[in-house]
Amino acid sequence: MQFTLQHTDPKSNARAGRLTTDHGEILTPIFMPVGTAGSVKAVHQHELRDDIKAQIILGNTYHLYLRPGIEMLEQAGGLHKFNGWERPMLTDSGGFQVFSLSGQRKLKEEGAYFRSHIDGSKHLFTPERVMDIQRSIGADIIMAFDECPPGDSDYRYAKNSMELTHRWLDRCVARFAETEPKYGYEQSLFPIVQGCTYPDLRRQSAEYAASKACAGNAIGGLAVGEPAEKMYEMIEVVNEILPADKPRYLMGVGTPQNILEAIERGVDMFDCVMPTRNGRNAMLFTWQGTMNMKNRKWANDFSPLDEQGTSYVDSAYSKAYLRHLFHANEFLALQIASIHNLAFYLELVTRARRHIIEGDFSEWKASVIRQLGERR
RNA sequence: GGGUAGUUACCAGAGUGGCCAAAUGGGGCAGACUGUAAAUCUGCUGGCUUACGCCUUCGGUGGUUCGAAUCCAUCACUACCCA
Repeated sequence: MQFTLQHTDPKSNARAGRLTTDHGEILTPIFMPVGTAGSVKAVHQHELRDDIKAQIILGNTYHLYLRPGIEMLEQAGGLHKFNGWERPMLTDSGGFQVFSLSGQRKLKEEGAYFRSHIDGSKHLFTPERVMDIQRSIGADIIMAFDECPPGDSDYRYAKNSMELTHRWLDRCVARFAETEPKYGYEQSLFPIVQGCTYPDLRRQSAEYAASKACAGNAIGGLAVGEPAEKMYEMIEVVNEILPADKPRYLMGVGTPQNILEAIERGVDMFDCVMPTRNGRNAMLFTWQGTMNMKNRKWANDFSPLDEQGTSYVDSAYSKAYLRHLFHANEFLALQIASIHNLAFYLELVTRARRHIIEGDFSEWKASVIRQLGERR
């Protein structure tokens, strides 16, 4: 994998770059739609590619390991072959599931013991195992196995957790180095910076991650309950240390506002379930803010879904129609909303990139944030 | 014409003397959602009130009772069965 910085904003830390993988190029900053179980929920690969213009999508180690299982994915020839997405993919390590499914897991030095949310069966994820699984899934970018502590963790917990994540990182890097890709194309490992909302821990973790000299670095453990300002502060602290010539991936973030603030602070890659999940729950993101498409006020509004939208669905369907589909519990509602939101997110980062290159990113960002604040 | 069952809030439907402004669904109204256990979850849904509380409701009318959605009488209507 190769990363080329093309432009750096003179007035901020925003950057525009190009990431080259064996499955194609990714222009940064980029938003990566989340396809947890091998599918971006309610969206066809065809729509992802041609309408939404997704350049890379995510999969999840935890979910794919439980179902369909590693053996099946190997038989298929890897996830790319299995789901028909020929562009780059990234898999999360399952570290976040260890956090979000915390009711049924136990952390030990060797790894995380957990119970399947599907059938309650017991499993163990070790850093080595997670590397092996991600070799079998075959994503272009794979993530280190980390612990993602809650946003309100105290210092002691945060420190211990970070140190565990670092020891696990050593093991991930070692296992990654001694194994080979299974399907003939390159895979890259990204370490994950932790440290909650404590600047000294974040610095320490960023230095540790950077010392591994991986192809890119990720910032984890943010947008997990802490105030947005804390998150921005942590991004600043971390990005001072993470190497500028490598991509920086802010995991699980976020709102359009979050993404613009993070781009301004030097982040290159994002993923978030928000456009798809909130879309399925009738929330549409637009340049004017969000709309709840179930609300009565759209009942007789036959204007296009989003006059400023770039997706096919934005002009093909009206607000009243989408409201009707949500009320009638029609599958098409989920599809239209997901496509619209993902197209909006991709357009957001595409424009951000353009403005970075043109040199007026900060002014543009400020005006967009102003508009987003006003609810439609 | 005879018989039987029934009539409860927007709909369906529980409740059959006080704990009932009335269960539960659905519908409706609004909100939440950030590396997806999420087409999920939460709140509200007679009126007035921030709340306490007060007022008006269970087909109509009249009655019994300290007290009625619940018991009695009668009228109206609905469904099914028999002619």
